[in-house]
Amino acid sequence: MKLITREIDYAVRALIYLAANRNETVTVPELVDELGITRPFLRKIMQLLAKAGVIESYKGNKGGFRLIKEPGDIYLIDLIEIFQGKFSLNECLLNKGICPNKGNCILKDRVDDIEEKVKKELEFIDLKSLIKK
Amino acid sequence: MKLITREIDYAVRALIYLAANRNETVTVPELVDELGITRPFLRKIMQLLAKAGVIESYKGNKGGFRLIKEPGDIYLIDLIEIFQGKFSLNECLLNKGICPNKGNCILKDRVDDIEEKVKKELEFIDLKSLIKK
DNA sequence: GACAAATGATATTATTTTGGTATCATTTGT
DNA sequence: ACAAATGATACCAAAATAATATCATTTGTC
Repeated sequence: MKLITREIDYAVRALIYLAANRNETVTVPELVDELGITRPFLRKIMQLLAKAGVIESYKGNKGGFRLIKEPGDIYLIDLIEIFQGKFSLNECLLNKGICPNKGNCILKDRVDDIEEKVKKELEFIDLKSLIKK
Repeated sequence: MKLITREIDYAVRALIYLAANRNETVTVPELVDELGITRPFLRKIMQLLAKAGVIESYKGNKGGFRLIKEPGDIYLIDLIEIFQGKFSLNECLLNKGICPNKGNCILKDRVDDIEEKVKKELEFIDLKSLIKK
């Protein structure tokens, strides 16, 4: 059970690199060299980040990517949700019609509590705080 | 990203039923009727719980399962670890030789913090507290 | 002792999620 | 015109989860 998938980890690393090079557009080939992630996978990741409005893309020759938001305004919870959908530690079986506890499951309540706490932590961690000085 | 897999959910429900019938041995067919889980899957789950020493099994005719531990001594963290292995929210890519951050990754540190807190919560939730009054 | 009813052990299959690749179209600076 | 980039999208591979199947062994009861 992983909080950070490989996609998200790669995304964070790419964003940290973008943050360190905010004055220039950064290309995927450059990121590939820098981060050692395979090109097609990284492209998919960058495309998603661009769609989500975290970065901005420039097409054509001399194109590339650039951070839109301030590193202090990009939160880990957002990155997780871009790649995984709405954050949830508790994909309750009730929804899928499997659990017979019609709406009063103590286990679910307990896990919901934990989920809420984890979410608060993830909402607190921004990209800026992940960058080494 | 699920904290509680279907296996674990089923295990909890089976254990709650065993707790409510501590004087008798409970068979898989009985549990199947009661919980609506498929028989072969439930058998696998019960076998694992027995191996882990949470329940005790009686073979042969009139056999079945019985709780060994007190419901107050069975913790959610243990059940998770029986089915998933050592609890970890942070299966770091470093271990797999993928991440280049040799041992000083801020993201890892942050997630480790969260993992520690979640673990503490899971160590606190026992079976007894999951049983409806 | 035979038999039915249970679990033990283990191998196999199916489904879903995650990780990764490939391809073709479009844009744009030189 | 062309090279170098991204956009969109479809596809494939690997791993984790969920579920099934089978045969062996144990044990209470007639």
